[in-house]
Amino acid sequence: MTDVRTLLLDQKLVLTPSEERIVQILLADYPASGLGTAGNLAKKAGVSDATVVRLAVKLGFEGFPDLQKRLLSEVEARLHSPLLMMEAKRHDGAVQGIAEAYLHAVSETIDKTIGATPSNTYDKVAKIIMAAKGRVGLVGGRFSRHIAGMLSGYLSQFRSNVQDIGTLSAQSFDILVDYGKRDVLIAFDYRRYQNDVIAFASQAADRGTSVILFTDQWLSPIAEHAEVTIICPLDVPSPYDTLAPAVAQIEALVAQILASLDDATRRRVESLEAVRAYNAVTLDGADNVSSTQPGPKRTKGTTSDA
Amino acid sequence: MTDVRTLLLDQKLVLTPSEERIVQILLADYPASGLGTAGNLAKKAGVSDATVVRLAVKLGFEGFPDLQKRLLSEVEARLHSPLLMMEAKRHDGAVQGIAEAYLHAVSETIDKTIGATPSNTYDKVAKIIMAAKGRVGLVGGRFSRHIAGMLSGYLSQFRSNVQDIGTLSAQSFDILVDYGKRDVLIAFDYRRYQNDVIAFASQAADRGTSVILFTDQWLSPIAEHAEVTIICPLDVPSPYDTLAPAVAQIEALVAQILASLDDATRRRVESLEAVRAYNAVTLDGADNVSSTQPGPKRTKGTTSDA
DNA sequence: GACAATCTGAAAAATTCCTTTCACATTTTG
DNA sequence: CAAAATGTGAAAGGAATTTTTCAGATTGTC
Repeated sequence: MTDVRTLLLDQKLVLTPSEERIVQILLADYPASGLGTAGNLAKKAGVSDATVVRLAVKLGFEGFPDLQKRLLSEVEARLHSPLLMMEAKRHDGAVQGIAEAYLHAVSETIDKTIGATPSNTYDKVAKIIMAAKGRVGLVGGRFSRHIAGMLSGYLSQFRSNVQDIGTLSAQSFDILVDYGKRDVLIAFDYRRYQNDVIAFASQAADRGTSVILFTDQWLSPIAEHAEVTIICPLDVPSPYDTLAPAVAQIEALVAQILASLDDATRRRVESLEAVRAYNAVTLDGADNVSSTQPGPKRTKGTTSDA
Repeated sequence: MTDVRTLLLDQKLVLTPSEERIVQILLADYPASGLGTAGNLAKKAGVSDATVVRLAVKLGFEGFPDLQKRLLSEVEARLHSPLLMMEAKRHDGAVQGIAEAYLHAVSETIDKTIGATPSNTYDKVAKIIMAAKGRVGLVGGRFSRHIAGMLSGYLSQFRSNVQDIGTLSAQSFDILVDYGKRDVLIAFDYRRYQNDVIAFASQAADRGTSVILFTDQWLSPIAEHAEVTIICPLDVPSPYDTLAPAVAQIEALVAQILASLDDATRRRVESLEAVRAYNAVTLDGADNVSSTQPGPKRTKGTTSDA
């Protein structure tokens, strides 16, 4: 008996946009999010109840209760897993430092992240970004704007018209006049969701701009307007949530884009890299102000390691 | 919140014979047997539906669905267990996309990171930062400056005189006149190590400023001048290295600092958070069945979006 | 630009599920 | 051994959920 997760991740499965949203929610908190009512799941995914039922049927079930039954039996199986018995013991294990424990938690979160987003999502986003005829804008909240900045740095190597909007101010909204159907807005919004970011993204969406959203499992309100939502399950034992998985996600996206570049663009990236290698420190340190120490490995002209 | 199992095992609870049968079934396969319908559970226990409902009420719930909701959130908590995540990870390991493989690699890198830095290092850095009488400056390279920005955002919540130096330009070096023995400079430098960052940090060190360096395993030349170096082992199969572990490290540092705050500072942070909560979006999470994590805190008087 | 095909949500309809009621059985108490 | 109290299931009633239908919207195609 194949498990539902496998069904959901099946490449051959052709899903409508609304259905994909449901799948994403389902995977983001699998399988718990499918154990409530169909209506509940629909609400979280921002679609109608009917669509949830249709998805269940499409996956080969009699209806939603049928799918749920299967989900339930999986839960049962997993709760009986021998691993779980070990877990209780592990809890009072070695006393780690605060920082170590934190890093552990982050690592686990990234593992969860892997299961939380269908693999073709990155591909889809990569295509949207590279195919956009207009501009690609990036916004983020108090902390996540730094991630927007990083992604913007990467993207501007691959295409032109990348605009890092930075900290939102009243004037920032003027930028919106330039946004329309040909443009793409990449928004980062993790809790506490920020009103200004939400307003900005919503207005862009209203103007026909495709919105790509990076958010956590509780979903920013922007998800309503987003064409694609990339979810990061955050539950780290800290007053502040971790953004490391989000960074990993944008880097994964970059890796995806890199893999799909045509030759011309790849050459562009390579020549950019060559310029950088020239300006960076070299092993023999001829131009290195105050250090004669061993530096990084010298690389000539290739981008392979950077 | 007491878990249902505890309620069921409560000695003070006086149960009728039929009720005991239900409890037995429930505990025998806890909590899965309670996740179906009330009628289903009744059948398994060999009692009527009505008796199941009465038990739920007797236990202090509104009705059966109420009990089930609680059960569901317990399941979710258990399914989030790290060990089970590992298991799930192995499961769908077969066909991975580029993005998935990348995330895997990042996760492993973070695991390595844990061993790469002695546990007291974070503590030491935390003390240096919080004890500095002068200013705390942050610099970084092309991409790592975003990490500097994030850390700067965190730090300015804990102390004053935090200066995010941002992109280095010729003028940036003027800032150095203000740096001396009472100050701290936090530098981020991952390969390709940037000459400007190296020069800046070196000169600050020459002026007596304590330099804290975040770098990769090949060590930026700044390491020579740094008082403390925090290393991140980077070897991800991508033309670009990952910065996610670096983000995790600064967050771990923040966690360390948070743990060592005195009451006055902690109150400062809390009131900052309160202000934010007020300005953040409010969501209605009341009927969210499958999440044990609270969503954003509800605050009155704010509108949800603009 | 028009047509067909598909997608989607709102609302109605059908079904399932939960709860209450009530009559009967069982146990407890005087 | 009554008589009261409690426990129980069947069935009816009510509530909630799932499913279907239908019309509007969108997308893709010629």
